[in-house]
Amino acid sequence: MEDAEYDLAFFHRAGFRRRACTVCGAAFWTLGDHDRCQEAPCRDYGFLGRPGFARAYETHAMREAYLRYFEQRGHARVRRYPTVARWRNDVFFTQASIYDFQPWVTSGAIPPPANPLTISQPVLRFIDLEEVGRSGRHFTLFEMMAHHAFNRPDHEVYFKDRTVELCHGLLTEELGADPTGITYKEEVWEGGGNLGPSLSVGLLGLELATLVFMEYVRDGTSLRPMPLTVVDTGYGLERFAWMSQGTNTAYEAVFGREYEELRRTFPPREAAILIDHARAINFLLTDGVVPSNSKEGYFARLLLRRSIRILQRTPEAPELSAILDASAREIARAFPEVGEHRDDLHRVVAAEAERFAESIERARAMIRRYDERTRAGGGRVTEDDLIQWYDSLGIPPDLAVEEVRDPPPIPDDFYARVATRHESERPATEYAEVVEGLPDVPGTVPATEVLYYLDPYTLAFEAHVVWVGGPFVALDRTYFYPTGGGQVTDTGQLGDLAVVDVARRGPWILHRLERPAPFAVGERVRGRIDRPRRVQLMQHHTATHLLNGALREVLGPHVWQAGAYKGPEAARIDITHYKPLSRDELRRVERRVNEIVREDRPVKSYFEGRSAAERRFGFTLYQGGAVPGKELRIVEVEGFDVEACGGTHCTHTSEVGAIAISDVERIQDGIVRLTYSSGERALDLRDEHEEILKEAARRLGVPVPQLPDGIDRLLGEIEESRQRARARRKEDLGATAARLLSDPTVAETLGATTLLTGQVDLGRAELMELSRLLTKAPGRVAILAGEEDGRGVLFVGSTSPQVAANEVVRAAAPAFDGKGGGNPAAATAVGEPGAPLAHALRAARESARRAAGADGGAPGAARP
RNA sequence: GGGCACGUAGAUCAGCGGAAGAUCGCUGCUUUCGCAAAGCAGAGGUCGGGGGUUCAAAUCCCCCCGUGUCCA
Repeated sequence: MEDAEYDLAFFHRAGFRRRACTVCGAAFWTLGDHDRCQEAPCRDYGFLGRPGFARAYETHAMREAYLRYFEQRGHARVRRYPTVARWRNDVFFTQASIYDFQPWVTSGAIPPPANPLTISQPVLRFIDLEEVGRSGRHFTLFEMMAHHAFNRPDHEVYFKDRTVELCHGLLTEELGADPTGITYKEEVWEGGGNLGPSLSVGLLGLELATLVFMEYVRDGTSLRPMPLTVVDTGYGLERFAWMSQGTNTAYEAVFGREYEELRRTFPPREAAILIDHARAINFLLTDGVVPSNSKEGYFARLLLRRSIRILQRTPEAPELSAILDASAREIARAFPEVGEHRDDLHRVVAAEAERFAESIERARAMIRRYDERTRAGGGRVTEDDLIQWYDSLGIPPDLAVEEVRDPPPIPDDFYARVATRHESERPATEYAEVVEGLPDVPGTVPATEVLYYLDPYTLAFEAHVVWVGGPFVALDRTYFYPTGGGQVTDTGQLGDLAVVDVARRGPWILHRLERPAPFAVGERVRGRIDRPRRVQLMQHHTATHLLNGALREVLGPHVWQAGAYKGPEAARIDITHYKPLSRDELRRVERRVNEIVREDRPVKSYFEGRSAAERRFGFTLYQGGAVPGKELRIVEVEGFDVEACGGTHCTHTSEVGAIAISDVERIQDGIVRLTYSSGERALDLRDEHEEILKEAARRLGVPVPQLPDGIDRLLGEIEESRQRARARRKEDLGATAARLLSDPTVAETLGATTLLTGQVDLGRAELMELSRLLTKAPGRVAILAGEEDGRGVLFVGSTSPQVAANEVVRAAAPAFDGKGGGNPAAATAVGEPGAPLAHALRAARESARRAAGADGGAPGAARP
């Protein structure tokens, strides 16, 4: 970044001077005579006990003061976005206020909700987890207050100069900070391929804000100006409150009473962790995160389990739910949606606590057994075992050692060593939104007027061609619905050609035809949309909203849509939920949703200003993810469900026909997927199922109602015949054994050992069983020959201490080119096809004889 | 999304290349007026599924499926 980037007229106007920090070396601007920037670690905190602002603000008052300041200066106040960034696939959480507007607003695709705007956005930073409670200033969730401006070439709102002026005004005029105490340190900000200059605002050792000016696109080694420049500021609400109060730590300033309350039972660090985590958990769960083992759910689990652990090792600790409630009550003063669904939140938390307890109990039992075994084997539990257990069983080391008689010390760098186990993992693949083979459209082409929003029933229309690129056609207006929001594309015809795909590309909707379009720009064409397909898609889409509503009703408001697909054949909705659906819950959902269908409620689709809509309906609007833009398209099922959605919908619930849920599965921890059909497809599905039932009943020869009993009977019969077959096999083997024993050439006694030699028509597994029958008594050796897959099999079983079966087999195997082995009690060899099995049998017998006789077999027992 | 661990009798688990085991539960017998209990006997296993390596796989390798857990 060149120095000129920071050389602002405001600085000169107000009398700032540019200096270099003698500690970190960075350049900064100040009205004072500092030789170093006013941020830690370049200087110590100077506000502890001596607040840097004119008066003390508690959190809510500080937020309000900030937002009001910017409102009074032409900014529109925008409500917070969810803390879970469902609209992005590159991150889980909203980590800065600008995340709310990426990528669509910052790329220029969609206008911001207001311009300029001000917001206080709760954001999550798990990177600081270990610092919480330790540093005195870190939080897992904090509020980033911001003012943003989005400048287009044709519409400049404000940029660097005004931004710094506003910031300086806030600190000095509004909050009464000493103007000479503030430093603006020059930095370079870079992220997501963009970069620009930034100023870090320091006061009395605390970095209060960062003012970022997104200005360039990195293009290889050179920089290109962005078409849209962005003022991206971030003011830490917690730090402002802290600065105003000058308390020892930020936690006291931010959490006030709740923190004090916890301090009565807990040491400072644990109290801070508990209240910090409670706040984050409240936001996460309110925004639809269900604790699970992956993705965003894992972080909710992490916070919950950390909190539970602290409570568990503290006698007389309060209930987690009480801490969460206290936190929620406080948050709700500014964000009323948090704490609205207390009971449901408690159920989610209770389910997680139970799972954690089960996990720990399982792990404890496993460790106890392992410890006993290890000690019995002369070994002992090692540090690596502790790490392994934490990683794979989730049991913290301090709990693990409780089960070990002679435990190793817990390494100081325990968690670092866990981390190194994960170092070699491949990073998660970040995939960009695929704009699959869509052509670039020149910016001069007029935007497409989207008509399906207004009227989903018009399926034939006329429009003018505004652009043609190969098979792609853009029209001035269209009723074709492009793939989006989980709803698949419409198909149909444009002129005489089939439309095979429709996609949104910036402000245009592109129709892809079966072959290159023969149209000229300006030509008038007729569009016709495939009616049955569209109708089915509409039914499925509306059905999805109804189902979502019914699921929230039946299961609780923790249910959020975590993904959806509406195709012509079937539709799916993935919901956040902490346990499998019971059969009863499923039945209630299906009943309820069909009840809504029958009630024929109006489904209204309309545009409404974002703020007004949020005020009226709350955050659950964003089931499909947050949608930027000044106006939201609202799809409202009267008195039942309201969502921001761009899809095509029926106008009355009865048009959905019926909804048949065909499958429910847990697709991952914390996510349940329902597959269903509506309208014609639901009827088809019912028919298909009925046909299957009838056919099954016909094959079984029973009426449909008796199918379950019939199947039970059948299964019983199968089991019975299996048992019979097994018994017969046993009998057969018994008979064979008896036959062998009655054959005088088979048995041969050498002292305490009796050799039983015989050839039978049995395979390997049967030879083994036969051998068992023959060698029940001690001192027996069975030497059996059989055949399997055209190869000779030799099996030797021995209960004689003199005769080792594996030795016998080893001696005999070469006689039929066999390979094999075993142990002294049992051994097998298989020969080459056609090799002389009889030789092997003889060789085995000779070997066994020598072994049995060698140990002073009774004289005269051996025969030639 | 990735790493690791796990999947064996109804339950909890052992076995980790050579003849599928333990404990509890279950059934029967003995003992008892009966119960509890004890003793004896017995039933109960496609060792998650599919491929492969091997003379031989619950055991080793690969691919699925399921579960748990850690990490992003």
